[in-house]
Formats: sequence, structure tokens, C-alpha cells
Amino acid sequence: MRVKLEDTIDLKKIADSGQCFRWKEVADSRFRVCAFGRVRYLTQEGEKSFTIDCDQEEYQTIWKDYLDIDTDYDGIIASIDRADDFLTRAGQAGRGIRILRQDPLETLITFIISQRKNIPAIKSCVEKLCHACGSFLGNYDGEEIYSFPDLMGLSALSCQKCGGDCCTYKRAGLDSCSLGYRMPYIQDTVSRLIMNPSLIEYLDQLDDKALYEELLGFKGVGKKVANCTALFGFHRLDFFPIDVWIKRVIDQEYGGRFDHTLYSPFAGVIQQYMFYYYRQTH
DNA sequence: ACCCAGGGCCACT
DNA sequence: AGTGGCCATGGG
Repeated sequence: MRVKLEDTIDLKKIADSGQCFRWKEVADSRFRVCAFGRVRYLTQEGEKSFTIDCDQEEYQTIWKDYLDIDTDYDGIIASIDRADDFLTRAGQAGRGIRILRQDPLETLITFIISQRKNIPAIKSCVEKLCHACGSFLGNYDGEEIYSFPDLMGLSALSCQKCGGDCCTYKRAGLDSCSLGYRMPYIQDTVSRLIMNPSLIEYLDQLDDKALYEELLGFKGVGKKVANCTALFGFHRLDFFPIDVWIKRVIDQEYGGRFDHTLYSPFAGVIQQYMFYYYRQTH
């Protein structure tokens, strides 16, 4: 079906924005997206329109929320301080980026993995993890696609028999999915969630401050990963993750100090524009 | 071979 | 509260 919006959407920029790691451009302007155990193709039509291969009902119940269609991103760009030259340019460059409403578990695990990896390495690591303990969804573009594993699948990571380097990997012909020293972090997080199945639901209803503190309680989750998880996995648009790239922006463009609270409650959106723009130009 | 990556933990002050 | 060494792995 074809979708027309009031607001701008740019699929390529979203795919390159570092918030999601399972989008693949399979042809010009055409993206294969795997989320919520489904595989769909999104194709850019105009700057405010795209197509998706699903019916109206599925779009309304799943993908409209996922793509955060109800948030006015052009309005956020319009609110950027014109006196801030860098941010004005970043906002223009990033027009069309949206903050996806991604699955909280997938986001948490993925950003624990992300530490000390570049984006291509994160992508290949996540794909290995999906292949090792996700569900087979079908063949697409000549590739076997697997869902991001649920808690049951992830629990294979701490299989008692195999002591972590699990039989699931052997079956998939993989080693430890390149998780490296993050393996025990993931295992600990997964076991906490299995012991408390309503924990995600609980986290979701906390306010920003309380959510942040709770996220910091997971092993392997520090300030940066907690910020990314809150922003991308719980759609808390006011979180402002500071990674090596944003640190460079702040140091080189703002003399070491940038007050993101100026853009509350959308500081996280501003952060995405900075991140995207700076990476495009350096 | 080399450098670094959407960092966090732990042991020090 | 702030700092520095260390961590496992792979992409460029």
C-alpha cells in the first residue's frame, strides 16, 4: 500500500542514522526491514510518501507506530535556533529522519552489543545472533532471515549444558556471535528479564529519570547505552546519548559545551541530526 | 600489521 | 566525583 504523510520521511537517512541495525537497502530507495518478527519492504516514493507491502490494518497497528508517523519532525527542525549555524545545517541534512519505536528488548540487547564496535560490526553481530537463536522467517533476496530472538531464544546464551558457548551456535555454524566480553552482560540481562517477565512493562511506565536509573542497573549498561535504550527502545525523545561522535561535535563545534536541555523535550531528535550530519561530513 | 569502534567495569585517587 | 587501564572482536 501507498502511504502519504504531512511530515517528511527519508528511509535512507533512517537506515543510516545508527538507531537501527537490521534495515537493508536491497535496491535504490527500497529497504527490507525486519521487526516484530515480520519482514517488509519499504520503498521511498516522494519526500512525504512511501509504499509498504502490507495491508491497511497491519500498517495501522504496527508500522505506523514503528515509523512514529504521528510526531511532527519538520516542526522540531523548525524549532532549531537559527543562530546555531551547525545545528541549522544538521537539521536540514537530517530532515526525514524519524526515531523508530523499536522493540525495547531488541534495543537493549543491541546497544549492549554496540559498545566498542563500529556500525558494520554491530550489524553483522546482530545478524549472527538472530541466525543463532531467532526464528526462521523465510528467504528474502537470497538470504535466510531470522527474527531478533525473544527471551526464550536468548536464554540459549546461558545454556547450562554448554556453559554459554551454546549448542545453538554450533547448530547455526557460529561461534559466540562475536559477542566477546559482552556475553556475560547479555546473559545477566536476559536472566534478569526471565526471572521478572513484567520488567519491560514496568520500565515502560516509569518516568524518564526512573527509567534511566533502572537501565543503569543492568550489567554492561552505562550512561551511553542507557540513553540509547531509552531513546530508541522506549521512545523517550528527550534523552541525548553522547558517544564518540557526539563528543567530537561538542568539542569541535561547540567548544566542549552544548546544553541539550535547550531542545527539551526533543533533545534526542536533535542528537540524531547532529550524529547523522557529522558522520556524513567526516 | 595497524587503528579504532554509537563504552563499561573496576581499581585507583 | 573524576581518571586510566583493560576488556574481545572485526571492519576499514
